Amino acid sequence: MKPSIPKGTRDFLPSQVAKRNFIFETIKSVFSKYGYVPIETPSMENLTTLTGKYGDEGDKLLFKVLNNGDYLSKADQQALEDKNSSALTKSIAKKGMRYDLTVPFARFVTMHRNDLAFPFKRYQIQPVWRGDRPQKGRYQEFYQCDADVVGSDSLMYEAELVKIYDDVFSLLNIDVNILVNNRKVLFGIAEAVGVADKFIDMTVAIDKLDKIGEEGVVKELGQRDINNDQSQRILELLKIDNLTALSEAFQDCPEGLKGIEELRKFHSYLDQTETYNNITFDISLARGLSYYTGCIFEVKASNVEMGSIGGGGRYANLTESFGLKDVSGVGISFGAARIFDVMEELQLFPKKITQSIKALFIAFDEETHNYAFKQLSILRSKGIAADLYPSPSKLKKQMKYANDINVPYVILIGTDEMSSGALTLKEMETGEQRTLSLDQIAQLLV
RNA sequence: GUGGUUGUAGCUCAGCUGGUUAGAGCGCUGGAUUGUGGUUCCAGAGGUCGCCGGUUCGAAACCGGUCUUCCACCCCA
Repeated sequence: MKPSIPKGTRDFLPSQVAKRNFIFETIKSVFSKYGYVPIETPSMENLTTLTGKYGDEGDKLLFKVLNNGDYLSKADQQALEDKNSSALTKSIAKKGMRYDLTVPFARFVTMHRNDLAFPFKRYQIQPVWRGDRPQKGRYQEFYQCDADVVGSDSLMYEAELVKIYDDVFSLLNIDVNILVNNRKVLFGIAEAVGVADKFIDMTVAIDKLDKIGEEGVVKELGQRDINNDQSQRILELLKIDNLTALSEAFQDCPEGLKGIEELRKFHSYLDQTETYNNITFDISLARGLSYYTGCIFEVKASNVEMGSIGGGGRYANLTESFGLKDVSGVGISFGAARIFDVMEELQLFPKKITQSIKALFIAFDEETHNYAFKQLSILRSKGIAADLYPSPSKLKKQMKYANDINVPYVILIGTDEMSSGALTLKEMETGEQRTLSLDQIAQLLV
């Protein structure tokens, strides 16, 4: 049979894993610096944990895990007969693959609340699964790197998380624009024009402003039962790009004013420090996931066409559905696969990260091969990553291998080198050769 | 989930309105070069033309189905 992998999934070659780890290590180092600690949760969660958290669209994209055993005999016979898939699903699948890291984290916090010190700051780097139709930069299995803090509603954390974005992307050399908005501001708009009951519909439409333009948004709003007059007023409010003017428009919208107040406070923290990247207030930023309640973030790469490479926000009530009230959380997520694609496109990966060893020994015959193995062991015992070509093959073949694995140095050992102890060290990039003792080589490579 | 698109050597792709033994570049293997890779030259290996079925004397090409890729929508990292 012909081997294949499921749609939207990928294998990773050694060089790709090396690059991905470079991204992960960079992100981890920043998370740690800010005091976040790592946790892990299972790939599968109970469907009761996951359903209803991501909106109707999200529920459709959840991967369900078929029950083990004789699941058909326990299935909902009526649903089976009616060919009602969604009703049947409940009776034959009680587990699902995690869709993001935030909801499982809320479940985790609720279950382990007595073991955690609040505010609790955690990071988590694990794959998630979505039954979405694949496209470029969009997979059914992909890694997310999340940092969240729960147990405090201080806007200091919003500022801190934006600083983390700023640090990570400047370390990775990606120029980004960090967009910020507040859900309460959006609610204020809905309130101000009298469509508070259609809040979600409104956010979905205005989120597309930069994509489909004003006309498109009006059309979209119309399809969602928001009349032309209301739509025009929404567009006018969206043109306001400073908080002072916005607060005047929100005279009678306490929720909207609160959103403005939060943004001000957030900025007052951020203003105490310098940032490398642009941080922009974007009133049309909405974000799809319905659990956000306060500040929301999205990160876009400046120099390349790609969907967002990070997103996050404040969720005041996420643990409530698990029975834990008044625990506010805020978090951010990095889309590792897309960051990978952006860095590949802009050629931002350092060449060094695909180097696995510092030096490769090359021997000319059986006797020197044995001797080289001894020298190799000595070098390794000094903590230097090194290897020996497994047989004294033709030099050309061994050198080609050295070239293929991108090793910076080769150490040539023939009869002369073995008898004198003076080894030939060749630097691959320049081709320059030197005669040195193993000790000298070790010192050079440390 | 809706509409479209793609699939030919390890990779990137040619292959005309259906007609002999399906090609190129790169890569790979060997040689030119018995102590030197990344350059050059020569030779060679490698293909159930995504898969299943249909039309036809004859299918890589036409038709249907299916899987996959990418694109738009939906949504999102």
